[in-house]
Amino acid sequence: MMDERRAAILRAVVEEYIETAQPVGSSRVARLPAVAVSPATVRHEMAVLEQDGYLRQPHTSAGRVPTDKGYRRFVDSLVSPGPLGAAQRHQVSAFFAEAHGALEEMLADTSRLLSGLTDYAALVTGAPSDDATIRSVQLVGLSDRVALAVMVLSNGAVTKAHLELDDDTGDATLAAATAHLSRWMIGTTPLAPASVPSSGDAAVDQASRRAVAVLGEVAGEGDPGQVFVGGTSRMVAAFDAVDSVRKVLGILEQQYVVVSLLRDVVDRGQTVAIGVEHGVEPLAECSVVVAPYQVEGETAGAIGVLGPTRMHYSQALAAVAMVSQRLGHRLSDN
Amino acid sequence: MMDERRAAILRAVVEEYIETAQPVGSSRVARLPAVAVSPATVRHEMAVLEQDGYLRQPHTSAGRVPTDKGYRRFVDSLVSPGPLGAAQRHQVSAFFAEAHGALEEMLADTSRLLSGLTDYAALVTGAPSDDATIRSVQLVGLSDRVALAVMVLSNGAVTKAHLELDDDTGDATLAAATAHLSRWMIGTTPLAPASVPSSGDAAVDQASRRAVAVLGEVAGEGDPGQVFVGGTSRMVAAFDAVDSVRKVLGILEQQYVVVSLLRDVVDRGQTVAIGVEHGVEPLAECSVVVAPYQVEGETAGAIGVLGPTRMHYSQALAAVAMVSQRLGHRLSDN
DNA sequence: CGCTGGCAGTCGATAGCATCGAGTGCCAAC
DNA sequence: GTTGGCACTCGATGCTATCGACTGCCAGCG
Repeated sequence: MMDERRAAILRAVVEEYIETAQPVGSSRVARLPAVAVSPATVRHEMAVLEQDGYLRQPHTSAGRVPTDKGYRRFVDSLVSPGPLGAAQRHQVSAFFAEAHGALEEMLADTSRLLSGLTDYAALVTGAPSDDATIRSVQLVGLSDRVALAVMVLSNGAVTKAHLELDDDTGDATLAAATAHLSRWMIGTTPLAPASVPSSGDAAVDQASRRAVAVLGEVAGEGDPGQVFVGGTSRMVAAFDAVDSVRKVLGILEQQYVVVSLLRDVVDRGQTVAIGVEHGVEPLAECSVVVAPYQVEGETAGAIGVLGPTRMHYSQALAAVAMVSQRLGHRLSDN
Repeated sequence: MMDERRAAILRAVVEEYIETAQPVGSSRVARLPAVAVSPATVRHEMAVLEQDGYLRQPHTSAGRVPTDKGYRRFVDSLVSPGPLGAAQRHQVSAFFAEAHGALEEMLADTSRLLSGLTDYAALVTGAPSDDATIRSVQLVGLSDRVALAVMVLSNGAVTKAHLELDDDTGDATLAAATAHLSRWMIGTTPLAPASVPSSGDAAVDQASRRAVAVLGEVAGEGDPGQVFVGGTSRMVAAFDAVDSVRKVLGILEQQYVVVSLLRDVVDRGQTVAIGVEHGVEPLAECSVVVAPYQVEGETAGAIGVLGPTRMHYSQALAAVAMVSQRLGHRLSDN
């Protein structure tokens, strides 16, 4: 167990370190009104905190620095997300008041907003289209033997895929295939492609089969991985080693990793993942603050910010909470 | 004018500096077989090169470093792009042999390829849809009052835009509007939206007008700016100041800037822009190597790599040339 | 006249050294 | 349990000397 004073000292060290990025000494902590004991006492408590794994000393004769465990305790003890500044609330409101455009654009803009609010990198994932149903399927000829299959889902996502045809296929055949596909696919979900029976026309059947194949390929793999990363340049200012920056950027370039990182954290019901908690080794110096957002009651995706472990957690939590809520609302009444 | 020996010395300094990132001294240059004079003579020549603005000294007792003007001269004197290594040629061939998927995916993958070849950041722009014609227009209902307008262009691009309708609009009305729009818009270009005459049905007209409006908005602004940036993490290794990295990343996040940068360089007929030549101040420490690519004889877009001014120009030129050519071919026979 | 070796001079980088000071752990006293 | 005192550690800072990689200049050589 940890008594109140010790917790206050831990909190003080974390807050101070987040602010200054310098190891925090006992006198600095003792000076705070929230503590009000002598430096010697603080030292004693800090020694205990260190033994318990909440703090560590970069070297003898230096102050203390929080460990990941220390940050964890600090974050868990944050009661309220700490209100966002008025200016930032206003920024969010203004953004959603005039946000427009299609889903993707909206999410990309949201990542910029969130990054601007927090000064860290922002991550926004789109809804996986798993449970959406197909609203429209259409084949459009591009050239003699190439057509484009376009599929519209109920959540507004549009999937397209090229398909090649063996024979010259006229617009009439494509129109017939479109009608044929529409009859069988509309209302089904893209992951379990409906078996489309024969139409009686060989050319139509060929086009249909290929369309189902390529669309299934794209929908099955491409869509769950959509993610918008914004504001990476803001985040690099928080690091001082170029090598750390390289590692982090390398991860952010792998969309798949980012998506599963966000999903894992959300699935575990967490809102903050500190250091190695998320299991992505190159991000050991980073923390992630995430929140899912809900569109019409259903969890549609997640947003998050990625920053150094010494990030402004309460600000980040507040920003993420507010943006996720507003984003969900905005997308719901579309 | 610059005699042969002086040029050889300049080349030697540039090559050595690109390799080592260390100021190059006279003895190092004199040792090279291509020069074969004493260090004293080299010193004399280097002093002249410095006065002419091709080299500079970081401090008195250090070697010489190329200036932007020096790099420029060096690049201009590169006769052939210098053949790509066999392994890399193979990598390119393998990539295009099994590349598949829609245009966007292809371009995104290409940026990864190019970045992997050069170890710098890669930029790939898509074709502006200016001269493409509309192949299909369709309205799909998403909910009572929201529909999605989907437009397919002859180059395979798909544009979508949400539109809100005042009244509950049934599928029948949307189908009518789709047919109406198709009649008037197919074959026209998205930038000069056809004036769609009245259909005689108020609901259809409303949907049609709104669809034209939102599609025009998106097509007019969104598309010319499409760019795929890959491998930013590879490039940061070439810088040692975090602040430089931040500036460069900040630019790469602004797609619009990147697109116009590439287009400007291509329009000027250049293939290399060194330092401030491209006019984007935060990229003063960077050079860009670009090449347009052509699809069916028409310039469709550009690819490029962005690295430090001391980049491996001949490698980069070779990689960019090869990839742009192969990409053009690959997209042509689609 | 151009090239070269020699030479003095510059100046950053490195290392040794003393000092400073922030911060610690421990202990005796309150 | 808290506190002031104290010895101690050790990084940071600053100074000095040395080293060495350069340069520019000049006189001499082919």
